[in-house]
Amino acid sequence: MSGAAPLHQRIRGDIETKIVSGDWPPGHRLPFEHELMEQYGCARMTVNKVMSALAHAGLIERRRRAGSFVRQPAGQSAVLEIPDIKADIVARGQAYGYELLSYRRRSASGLDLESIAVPAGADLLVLRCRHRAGPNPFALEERRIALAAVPEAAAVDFAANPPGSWLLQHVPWHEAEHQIAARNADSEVAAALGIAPGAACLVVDRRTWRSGAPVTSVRLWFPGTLQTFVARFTPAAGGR
Amino acid sequence: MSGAAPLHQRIRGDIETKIVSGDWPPGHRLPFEHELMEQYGCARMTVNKVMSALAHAGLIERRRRAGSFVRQPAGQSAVLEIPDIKADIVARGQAYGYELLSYRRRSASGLDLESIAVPAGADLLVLRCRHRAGPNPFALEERRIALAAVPEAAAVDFAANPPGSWLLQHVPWHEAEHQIAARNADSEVAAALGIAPGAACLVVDRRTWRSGAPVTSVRLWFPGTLQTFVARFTPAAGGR
DNA sequence: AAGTGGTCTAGACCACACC
DNA sequence: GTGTGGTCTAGACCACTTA
Repeated sequence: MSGAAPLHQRIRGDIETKIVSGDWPPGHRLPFEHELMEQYGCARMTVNKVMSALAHAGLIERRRRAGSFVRQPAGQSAVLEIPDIKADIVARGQAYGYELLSYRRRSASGLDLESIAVPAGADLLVLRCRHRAGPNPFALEERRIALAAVPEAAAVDFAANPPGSWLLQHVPWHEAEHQIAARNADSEVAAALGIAPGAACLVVDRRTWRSGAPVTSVRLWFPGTLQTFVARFTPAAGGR
Repeated sequence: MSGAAPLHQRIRGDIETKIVSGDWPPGHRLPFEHELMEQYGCARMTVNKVMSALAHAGLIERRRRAGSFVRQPAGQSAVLEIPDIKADIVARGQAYGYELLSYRRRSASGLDLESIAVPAGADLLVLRCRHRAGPNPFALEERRIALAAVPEAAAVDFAANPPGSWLLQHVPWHEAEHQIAARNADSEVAAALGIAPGAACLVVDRRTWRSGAPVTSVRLWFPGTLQTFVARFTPAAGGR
């Protein structure tokens, strides 16, 4: 079954096995490119591709003149999937429900700055909405949209369309920053989510930019018992 | 400043800009490799390297015979750094403190199965420890170690060494699964962390394998107000 | 059948780090 | 200097997919 695989894949597999098994412990110097070249009887670009990929994945570190070394697996990092709420609920086999709780258009005040970095006075859409899984509240969404970045949003009927889905389709690619924390539900959040005041909630804050300009920010409150984030990962040492 | 950059980096930057700016919206067909080759006056391997990297990053999708296309940015994903607790505290400029609260060696019972997938009766080390930042409790750690996978652990003095650090150094590379949730502190956790019972805590569960065999599992309780996880990310569409 | 991307070669020059 | 990795070339053959 490994006979049909591309050569670079086979080489990569061999090396990864050596590293993961501990056969080549952290700090161990890997063979030089020209050695692997001979060993596998291939061109240098082929081994270089493999080694570059391993370095990019954070498994090894490459130093000119010195060679390539197995990295210390310092610090855990995990790739979290933060699913689209609707898709997530549907994937659980439940009916997705959505309600717009409040809708305001107003100028940004100083209080908005910590959630969305727009200039004071900028035109904002401020929404609160609730997502339901079947009959049960699933998440409370506090959303701000910078109309300077997405003027079309002013005309959208967010009573019918969840802002997250709409934005995803109309602001194609962007940068984002996520922050995950735990907070006790205050009475307002508790009422909206149908949970006891003080219940632990998972709070996801997401801020989104497009070419440096803030587009939207959102705080999502999930009842702590309902939502968890799972991440399966390959160990990446601090890597870049 | 861009004149000195490697050519493939310049090409990649150009294409990413077009995509992120929305100039090439999702679904847009990118130029073929031979077109980019002409456009930049370079060899095909150079453009191929760029396009492969973009595909690997999830920004585009490549189909033989059809071409390369900008992907739909479906679903948020974020790379969370889950720092080593000691390194994290030190990085905040505080003194790191550590205490072993309890230590037991016993056989695995059915109750252990949900946290660490070892056979019933397997030899386990079960620890509880507390991490401090300066004088203040920072995290409570509930740790299980499968001695079948790491027999040396039985002889280690975990009153002096945090098990996380020791394991990191002695079980170099591994797979792990993380789960992040919010829970209310019960009275026991609250006492250990010096917080009010019921306070929201961020709970990180991590299970670790080495070549398929369970090595360790850990549950970390952080006071919700103290610890948050931040992730800055480049948009990755559901992809690989 | 044709055209795309996937892979690979056998060279080359260069930057950089260490000696 | 010397040897490593970083980058690039100008070809080539193949697999797959779609028309």
